[in-house]
Amino acid sequence: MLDIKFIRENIDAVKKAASEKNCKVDIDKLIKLDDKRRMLMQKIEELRTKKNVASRQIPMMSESERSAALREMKEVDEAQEKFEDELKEIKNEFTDLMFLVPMIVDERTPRGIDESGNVEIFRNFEPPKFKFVPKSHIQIGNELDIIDMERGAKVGGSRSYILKGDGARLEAALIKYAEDFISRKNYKLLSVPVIVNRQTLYGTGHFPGAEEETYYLQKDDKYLAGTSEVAIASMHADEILNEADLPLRYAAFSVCFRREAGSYGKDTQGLYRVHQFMKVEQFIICKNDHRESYELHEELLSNSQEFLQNLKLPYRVLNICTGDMGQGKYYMNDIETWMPSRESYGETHSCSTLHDFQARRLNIRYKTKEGKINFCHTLNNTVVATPRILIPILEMYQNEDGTVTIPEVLRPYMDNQELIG
RNA sequence: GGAGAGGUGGCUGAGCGGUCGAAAGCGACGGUCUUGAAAACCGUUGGGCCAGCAAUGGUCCCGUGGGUUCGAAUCCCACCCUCUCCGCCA
Repeated sequence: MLDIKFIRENIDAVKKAASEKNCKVDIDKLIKLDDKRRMLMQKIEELRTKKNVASRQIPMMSESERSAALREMKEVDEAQEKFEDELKEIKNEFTDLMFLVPMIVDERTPRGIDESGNVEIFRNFEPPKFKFVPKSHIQIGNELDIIDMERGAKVGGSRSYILKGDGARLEAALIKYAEDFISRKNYKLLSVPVIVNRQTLYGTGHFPGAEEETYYLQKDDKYLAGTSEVAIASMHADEILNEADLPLRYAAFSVCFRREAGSYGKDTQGLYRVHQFMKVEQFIICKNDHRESYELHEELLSNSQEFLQNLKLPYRVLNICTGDMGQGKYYMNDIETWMPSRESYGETHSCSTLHDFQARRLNIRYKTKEGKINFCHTLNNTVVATPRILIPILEMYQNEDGTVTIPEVLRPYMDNQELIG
């Protein structure tokens, strides 16, 4: 959500962002609705003033004065009701459109129509060549009996999986390592609801838009969140925070649910694209300050890079272009980790700065030392998401004899085991 | 799932048809006093929207949404949430 005042003052910039992000929203119509909205509000307020004045005087009136006043109030009432009905309709239309207006983008953001417009900005090291023919994680998983896709499908249908034995232990180790890693950086670890209200999904900017992508629990009118970002962002909704307490650094573990409705036939093999996964997510709420957002974005990004460095995995950082970034994003970097079986890098992390886009929707504000109230900024990035991260780990750490070496940093979480085999 | 109680400002809590955006206390902030601090005393202390350069004015908000009324925190209806007890249960 943007400030309507900002939209009015920066119509061209907003229209440009909308077209570059492929957001279909009629800004001119929005402005017209806003004009109407203001006009109606003023009319209604005038009538209310009239009524308020009268009702203060009525108790002190004589009988005849009173009946005249009451008659007049009837007329005022009728006029007011008419305007109010009109306003209600306009307001609904107005809010619907407001929800569609995209965030403007950072000057560093490349222009592009889809993911082909993303720009690589960093690589930690070149993926090493194997001295033997490497296997895919699916094959490795089968042979070591640590991944069972067939039985996963038996239980949950397509895009379901079962991790077994050291596979399951490896996943648990990654989660626990990620939690410790991010906690050491003074991010407060949270365990949050994944069953959420519709309202929270509007607040984060997932709705309107991602309805088809989200599991819906009809009996309770609730949704299964696709990321803990939904809960972390929403937990401070409607609050006024103290500037001195900012930035708030959070990390949350959660199971994540995605219907993958638009991706039939895409990445159907293995653990890459699944309906249910686990994620540790970083989330920051900070001041309304471009520079601070910028620096915290770098912090989030470098945390995840350090995490991958510790796992000794080859990755690259992408600067995501306008056509591939969401409606609410101001600046966005993905980290892609090398996945030998795909012969390419695959997305494992996504780092976003949203400025006040979410904070406005969620009404998260803070009071400055001077007593001024502003909307916060929010940012987020993945620490780790599994099982996808198991793809590079199993594939990069595989040995010629079919075993898999356990990354050093994870061994303490697996009883100091060094090998899966 | 059944029965009951309740949702008021940062918190506790009064108000139950007009003078209520709301008493009082606590907390917080500022000041006096003090070498400094505490105590004491004095003062300040919600938010949104609209108009305006501003001062200011108007309007809305007592869980949410409707309704009754000239007038609603107060009355009526629906919903949401919290708590207690019973049942079921990880």
